[in-house]
Amino acid sequence: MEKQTITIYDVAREAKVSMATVSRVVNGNANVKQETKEKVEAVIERLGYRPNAVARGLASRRTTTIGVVIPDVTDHYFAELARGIDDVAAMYHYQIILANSDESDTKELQVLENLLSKQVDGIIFMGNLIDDDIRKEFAKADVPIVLAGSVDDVTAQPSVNIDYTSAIGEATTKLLKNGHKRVAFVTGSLDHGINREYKLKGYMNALAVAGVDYDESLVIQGDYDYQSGYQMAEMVRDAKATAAVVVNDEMAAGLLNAMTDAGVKMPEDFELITNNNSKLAVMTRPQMSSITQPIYDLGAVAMRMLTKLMNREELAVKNIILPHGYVDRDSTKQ
Amino acid sequence: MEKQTITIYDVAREAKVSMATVSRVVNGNANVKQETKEKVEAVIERLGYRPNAVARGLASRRTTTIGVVIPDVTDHYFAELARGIDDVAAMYHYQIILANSDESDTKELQVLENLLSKQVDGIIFMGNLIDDDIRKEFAKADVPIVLAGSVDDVTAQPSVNIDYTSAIGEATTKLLKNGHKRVAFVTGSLDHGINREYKLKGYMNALAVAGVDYDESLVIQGDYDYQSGYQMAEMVRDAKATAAVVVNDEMAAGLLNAMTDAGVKMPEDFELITNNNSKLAVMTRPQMSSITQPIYDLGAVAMRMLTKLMNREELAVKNIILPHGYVDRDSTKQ
DNA sequence: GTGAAAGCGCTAACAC
DNA sequence: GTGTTAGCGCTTTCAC
Repeated sequence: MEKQTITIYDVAREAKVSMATVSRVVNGNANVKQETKEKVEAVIERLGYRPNAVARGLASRRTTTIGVVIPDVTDHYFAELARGIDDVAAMYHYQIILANSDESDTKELQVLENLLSKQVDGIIFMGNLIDDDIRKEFAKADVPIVLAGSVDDVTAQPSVNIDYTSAIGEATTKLLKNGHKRVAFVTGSLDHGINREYKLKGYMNALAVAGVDYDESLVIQGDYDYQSGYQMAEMVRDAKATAAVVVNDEMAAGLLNAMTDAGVKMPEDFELITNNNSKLAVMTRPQMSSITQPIYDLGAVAMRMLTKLMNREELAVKNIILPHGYVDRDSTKQ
Repeated sequence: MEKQTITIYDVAREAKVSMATVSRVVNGNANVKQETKEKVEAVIERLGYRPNAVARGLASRRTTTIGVVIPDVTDHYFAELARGIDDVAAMYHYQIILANSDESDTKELQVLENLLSKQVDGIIFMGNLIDDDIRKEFAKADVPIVLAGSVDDVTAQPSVNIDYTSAIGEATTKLLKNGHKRVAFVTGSLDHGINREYKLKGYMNALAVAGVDYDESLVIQGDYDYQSGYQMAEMVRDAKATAAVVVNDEMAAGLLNAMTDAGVKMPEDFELITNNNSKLAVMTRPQMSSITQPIYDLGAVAMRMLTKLMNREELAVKNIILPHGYVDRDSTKQ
């Protein structure tokens, strides 16, 4: 079932014009007489002609495609970010190549290489860990790259984030004010810059302000998933924590369930604040109090930023910080 | 910061060989002397040459890229399916363009058009509703297309699914056997063939076998999300149902929470079985009994099937049915 | 307003 | 084992 592919040349011949004219019509170039335009469009319709994006990309050196590197599609935080990106991309008529990096360094590099070889016009990068290999790849790229929900202090890559330090700090402070002396900080790996340089600092700042000593045993590192959160409950209890700030909703749900399964009453005996306010936060019982992040907007704004960069427009602000908030639910008192 | 792009021609000149030889080295063609090969590789390394996939695609008419149409990345069922696809694709050195269709017909069509114009070598399509417009697009495509977790009786498109009818039937039967006379069937829109032609039939079959009359008011249609499930609780209670089979975990979680929030005891006063056994099923309290589906495998097998099709291999079975199961948890008795 | 022709960077015969 | 040479299907000067 080999279909013969119909090309711009076929259209030109049938419409008795040149390829150049067909190209102009297809690309909405104004310099075509209305009459010619209609004639060409009729032939396109009749023949079922569909421009070959690959040839177009080669000739014009623009693919109207952008690459999106995502650590894991099944992670709701990043999936939501991706939706924001996708919607704005569609608005600007860009298509998206969503590439899973598996949170693995080698895969991330490879995926970036692939994207670049595909001649994408720009890249949005999401990832918890940005190391020198990746930075090198960023530097080699000849297209704009923006980070979404991801930080890197070394390269001053354009980025869109919230103020993680303040957000975590405020949550910690709330718990401290509620009288807790031992507040656990349940985080992803501290190898990840976003945890080490931002979130942990927020936690430590809050302790310092409250005059509470920092105790390393209260900082518990996990894997960002439910299972991991469930298992960490034991460590949280061993550390004699009476409250916790958790950086991710799945881990928080795991911790919460493990606690209540063990007979701990929330919020009476244990208080918890999570970080992403994804729909998971309202699915647990008790529902989880949470820092609120404009996750979808993080993606949308990053994509908008990228369109500007691709048009060589100047950026007013290179590292955008979107506002965050807090919502009280049933895993905290009052 | 315009980088000069370095091409195969530059490599050839520097290595004092022809473009053809460089091409052979890059593509791992055996017909190159070891010595030449090493020389060329050294130059590639030194110059930082990266083959242009667009040019390659145009010249060879193969892009080693496949398109994946997904209704919604933030839907966990499809995200998990996508992971299965992605992993197998990586194994066979195919890259993936993940395209969101938003469950909207127009977007689905447009997305298919885009993918085809990008000259993808194959497509995996996921979607709840396959109508004539889409079938027309399938027919026009000159590359293989396989359906994953999606059905269409009209075209006999290759596909990978489970036996939805039996799965829902078994779940319904279990509830009936537990003594329930009024079992609700909570589903997505019956406009979606997969619900109307498969799942609903399973429900009805089970009723027939048990000699229970079909009551339309017990079939309740929702939106596949938590919110929708939560709201449907009222209709479920109005219909005087004492148990429910739900086609999707998010809706099930919503229904479950709405019930328990209203003081209904589960499983004593109400029993529930959900359909996807995603991680959500163990996050709720009580945990949900569920039909089990090999979701990841559905994707993996579909991708494997596509690789065969792309190699023009014969398929032993065109419409693959993977086995399903059932797991008892706390939303059902015993 | 329209056409001719030169590439874009690569692969794939085909020749040697 | 290696080089030569046509294209792949389109955009884009540059003429007219």
